[in-house]
Amino acid sequence: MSKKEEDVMELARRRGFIWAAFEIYGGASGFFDYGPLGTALKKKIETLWREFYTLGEGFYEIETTTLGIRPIFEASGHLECFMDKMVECKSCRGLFRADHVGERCPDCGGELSGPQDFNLMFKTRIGAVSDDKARSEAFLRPETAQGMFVNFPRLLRFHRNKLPFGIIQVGRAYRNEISPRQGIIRLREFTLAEAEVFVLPHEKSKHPRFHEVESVTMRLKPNYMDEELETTVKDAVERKIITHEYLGYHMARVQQFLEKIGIPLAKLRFRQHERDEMAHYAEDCWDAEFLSERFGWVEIVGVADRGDYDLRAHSLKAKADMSIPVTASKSEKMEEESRSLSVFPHVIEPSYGIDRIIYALLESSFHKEEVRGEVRRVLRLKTHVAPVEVAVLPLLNREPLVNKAREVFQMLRRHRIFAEFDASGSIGRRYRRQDEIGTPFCITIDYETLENDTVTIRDRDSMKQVRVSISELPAKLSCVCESIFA
RNA sequence: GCGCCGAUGGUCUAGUGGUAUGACCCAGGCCUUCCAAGCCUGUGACCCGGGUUCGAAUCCCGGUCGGCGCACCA
Repeated sequence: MSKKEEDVMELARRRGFIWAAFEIYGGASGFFDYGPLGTALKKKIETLWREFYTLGEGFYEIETTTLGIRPIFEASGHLECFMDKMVECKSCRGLFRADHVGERCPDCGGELSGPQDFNLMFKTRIGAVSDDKARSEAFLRPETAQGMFVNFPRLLRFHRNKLPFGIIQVGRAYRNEISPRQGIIRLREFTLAEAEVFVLPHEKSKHPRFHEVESVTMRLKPNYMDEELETTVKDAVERKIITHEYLGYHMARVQQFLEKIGIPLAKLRFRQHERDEMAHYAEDCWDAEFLSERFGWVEIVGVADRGDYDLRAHSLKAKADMSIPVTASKSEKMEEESRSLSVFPHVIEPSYGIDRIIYALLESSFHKEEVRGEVRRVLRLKTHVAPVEVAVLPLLNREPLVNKAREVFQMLRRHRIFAEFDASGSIGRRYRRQDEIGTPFCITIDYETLENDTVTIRDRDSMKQVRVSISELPAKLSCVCESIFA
């Protein structure tokens, strides 16, 4: 294991970001809890994400059940896809899909075991049922998306039958991974933040705000090339590397969001799925991948063109037609007798793995450096995601400094700035404590404060200090709670 | 899921068939006019279950968790 990954996960555990779940009972693989600082970090990321899509894109957020009834997943393909029988080779332990192999192991020719179910969805039952009626079967959702698809008729009416529109959802999803590893990279319970953009198929080629992102430069790895290329979204769409403006637009927005919360662009690329790698519902898919020092390239966001797969499937299964009548417009030369056609909207889906993004932020913001012969660990988190926004510190643990510091501390919290107060030990020790959890600013109350009501603000990254008057503090510190969607 | 290896305070560790070492952290106190200084005091651990044994944290078996390899990851 690389030293840095050990260090960053040790820090995350010790300082209350991420803890193994059920630890006192020995834990369970693939489950993690967020501690006080991890929860604060996660909430900030989620809030910024919501703002990015609601204020930024005009999408509404909904909240649907985490448990889904059987027909949903029959229609979505998740049941069929994961009810596949798997067989195992008795000699080399290879695992294969039963429908892909014959009698013998394709690797070593060994004998294969009988078929077993390997369903990645957690199954449960609704109500007090004594039999195995399929009607009562329910599954924890493997993605939040289905809740947005099955509500499509309501959502369409809510939007007064106008397309396109986007819907977002943030919530837990569940996959019963066979063998989760790599800490919070592969979890059995995790948080997804997903946007489903419903758009008529013939409108995908033009996005009304494409010009806003057209000059965004991205690092792309198309599935038909062995090399990566770096180019603008506009160029990529024109050259058909990215198939249409809608996909390109949302890929660019994904990159902008990740950059704004602190993912270094140098460690980010978009990789197009191979044809045989694509999910069963996807027509096309580009993963935003983060280059982890520990795990290599890790998918943190998937941007998929799901086509009309889901709405078509639910329409058939539920016998609820979700196609849209499209009347022939003057601009589109349609044959006279073609009265009105009916089409299913297509879905463009940016799907963010919040836990992986948190890992990426921790790993990439973690720095270990030497200051005066001592090790300084510092999380260079962006100010607007730092769990503790400001620390208020009396220079010495002595009156009247402590009292004055408490006043400043209370004043900042009244201004909605989340501050921590710390008077223990030496001032240097307290600065280091805050560095380690990424607190961007430390306010120090010293003897000069008592004379003229000024304090020093210490910058985490440069360790430099400036003196400002107490009355200016809220304005000077407002960057810790500013929005980023604009 | 399979194979190999591992598991000692919050963290990192020493160690032995007779209940455990040190450091750091943390808490309280003293000191301290800006970057983990110093001094005093204190809290705190042998992953879980079974077996062998007078006695198991140590040996054996099983489990859990973790690392690595294989497989899996819609």
